[in-house]
Amino acid sequence: MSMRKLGRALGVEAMALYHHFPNRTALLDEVVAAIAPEPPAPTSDWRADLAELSRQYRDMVNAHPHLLPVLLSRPSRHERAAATQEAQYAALRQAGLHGSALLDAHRTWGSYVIGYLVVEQQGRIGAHASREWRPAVTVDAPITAELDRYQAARDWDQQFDIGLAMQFDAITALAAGPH
Amino acid sequence: MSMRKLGRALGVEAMALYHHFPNRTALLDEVVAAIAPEPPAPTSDWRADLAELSRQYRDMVNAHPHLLPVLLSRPSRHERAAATQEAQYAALRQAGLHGSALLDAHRTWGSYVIGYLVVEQQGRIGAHASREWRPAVTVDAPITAELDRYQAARDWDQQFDIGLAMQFDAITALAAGPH
DNA sequence: ACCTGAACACCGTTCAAGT
DNA sequence: ACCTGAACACCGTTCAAGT
Repeated sequence: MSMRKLGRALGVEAMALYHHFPNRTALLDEVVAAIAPEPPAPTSDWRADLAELSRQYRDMVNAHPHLLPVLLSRPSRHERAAATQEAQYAALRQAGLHGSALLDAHRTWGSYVIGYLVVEQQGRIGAHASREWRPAVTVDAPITAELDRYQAARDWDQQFDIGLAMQFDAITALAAGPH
Repeated sequence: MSMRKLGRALGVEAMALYHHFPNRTALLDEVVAAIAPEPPAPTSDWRADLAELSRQYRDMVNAHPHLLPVLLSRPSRHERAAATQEAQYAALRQAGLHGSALLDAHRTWGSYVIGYLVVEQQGRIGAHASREWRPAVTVDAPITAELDRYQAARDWDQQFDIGLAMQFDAITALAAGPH
């Protein structure tokens, strides 16, 4: 996305965009706000709620992968982002967490989700783009070589859910631990 | 970093760089290879080993935050990256994991580390840069409001280790679970 | 109030020309 | 073998000028 290309695509032929948005960053923030989904209504099952919030976020990124750099560069400040964050906190409270422990869980879960999306996009473009650069011989990496036949065992959806379940298990342990 | 600025900084006055590197991407890959630390020798404590590998990676990024986008955009293919990955796998094998379960653990741990680094850089620049954009009133976000006084309870090092411990606990549970 | 066009200060990359 | 300089096709942003 570039201001000039967007102008051209809109027929508006140039950078009249600056009469509607102060700059490129502000325009992209509005785009992010426009595509952000509304958080789902909470149920009594915090795992299901947080899983759904995770899935929503991942679906948004996979629907608009070009926006990932924008999402990574700064926290979203729009109205729905605040509601979504509140819903995430509500799920963790339902899990029995409070105060600093709740924030620990939130940040750890959030880091996993963001990191997974980065790795997923990296993998999706690296897969069908560059077959060129295979590593050399990779001598003395026996475990890497042995694991090669398991590398394709999971698809992206499965892998995301497996890591998510691991986060939820860790959160359960945190809630059951020293309160 | 731009090719023109780098040329200027080297005194070489222009883009003679293309006689040494095919393009900007290749040059940055060499920089990444040059600053990548050697993986530490394994001990008998897989948690300590994987924690050290995590810490090394995080230290590298915090020493060179401008390289994070490069690291996120494609997997590193240099010699030391292969050795580091092998060391990561070795630690997880020491934890009692094999095959697909080992890869599940590796990808989940890796996603957490990468996501944390993204959030950390986002926070480090957002903190001392933009005081300007505070959210509006944020009505009906009671949990968010209540958690506000806990937001600064952890520093970046502590927070990273807490999430790392959660990953390790989830890995332990995975290794103890259905083999 | 909205759009245009030229301008400024940048990019990565190519390529003929110099030494 | 290595570097230069001009050129090409881009950027984001500003600003005076038009309607």
